[in-house]
Amino acid sequence: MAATTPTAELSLCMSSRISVLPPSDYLLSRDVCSYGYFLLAPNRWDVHRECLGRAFLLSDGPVYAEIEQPNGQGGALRIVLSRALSSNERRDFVTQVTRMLRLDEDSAHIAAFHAVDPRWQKLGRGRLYRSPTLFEDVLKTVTSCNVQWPGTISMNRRLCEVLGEHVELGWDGSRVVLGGGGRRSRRPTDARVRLYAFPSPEKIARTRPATLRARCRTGYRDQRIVELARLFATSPSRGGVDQAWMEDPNTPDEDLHEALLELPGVGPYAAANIMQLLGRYARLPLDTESVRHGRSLLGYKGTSAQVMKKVKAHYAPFGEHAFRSYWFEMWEFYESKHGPAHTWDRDTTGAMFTAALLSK
DNA sequence: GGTAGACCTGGACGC
DNA sequence: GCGTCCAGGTCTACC
Repeated sequence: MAATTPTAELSLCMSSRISVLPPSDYLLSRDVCSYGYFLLAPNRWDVHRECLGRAFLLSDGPVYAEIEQPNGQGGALRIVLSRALSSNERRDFVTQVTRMLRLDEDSAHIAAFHAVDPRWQKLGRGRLYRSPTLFEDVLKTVTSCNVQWPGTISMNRRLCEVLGEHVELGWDGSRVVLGGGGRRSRRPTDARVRLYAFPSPEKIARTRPATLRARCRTGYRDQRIVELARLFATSPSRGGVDQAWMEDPNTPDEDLHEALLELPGVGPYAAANIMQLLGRYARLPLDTESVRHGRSLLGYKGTSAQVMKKVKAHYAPFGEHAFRSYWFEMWEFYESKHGPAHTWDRDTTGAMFTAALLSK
């Protein structure tokens, strides 16, 4: 299990700039572009600058942030914000960034994975990108069920645009213009761009399912998404989701798995995926991609159910690290098809992941 | 406990 | 341009 105490050191350079020192083995382009959620709204990976931009929801409203690792080979992360933060907001922001980038997963934990599966040591693979909040991770997982990847992209974009709060900033034609000590445009224009945050549980809880269906194209998931949001917007003492308990490394895997299966829209696949997003890597979220991988790369034959069983058995020897061994094999396959993940553009390469294309 | 069918959307395909 | 088919995981009813 990963430690939950953030190890990133924080220092403030200016009101709208933050410098974060990640673990020594952290590489932004590799560790952000390690899981498909980096391609989903509100995330914006800039392939040219190798920079992650997105809006975060904080107590005084949304803030847009761009995260870079200036020398590209490790070292401190430089974060430029669209506005100054209060001290409370700053704490919340660093907590969200730490979760999103898994900065609390220290080098020793990555080394333990490499000891079990040395194939990934040379590349340093170990961390998997996730969302700033558990709620966003759960919704991203639910919107990835029973739909192909372009549908997941569309649902997340619409959820942000229809229900997310936004920041309006300058746009110089190719990138966001951040003021207040940030980078300035060389071609000042009046162009503006709206950058949306992922909607809060409270906002979705107040939304009619019909609105989700009609405007966010969530289909039959509408009611389940609203119910999920209500559970996340309600305190544990009143029957809501106990997020602290779910994030606690001391919570037994079995108890957590059972609790996740109780959530609307969460079945065996989604529960296992949320488990890995919570840093529990023993279970595999088995889906049609697992079957494709089992057949095409591992050479298994039989029905889908039979292949899934074989895939599960194949990775069982990796024990509590099974998911990462499985996932990095899949990721390597995707990169063999489309090039390094840090070169995938959200709207072009990143939208191409469909079972039909991958099986070719 | 296992299985079948409904649930929606969007892309692919044929006409 | 239109209609049809198909892929995708969860949920419910049924055996």
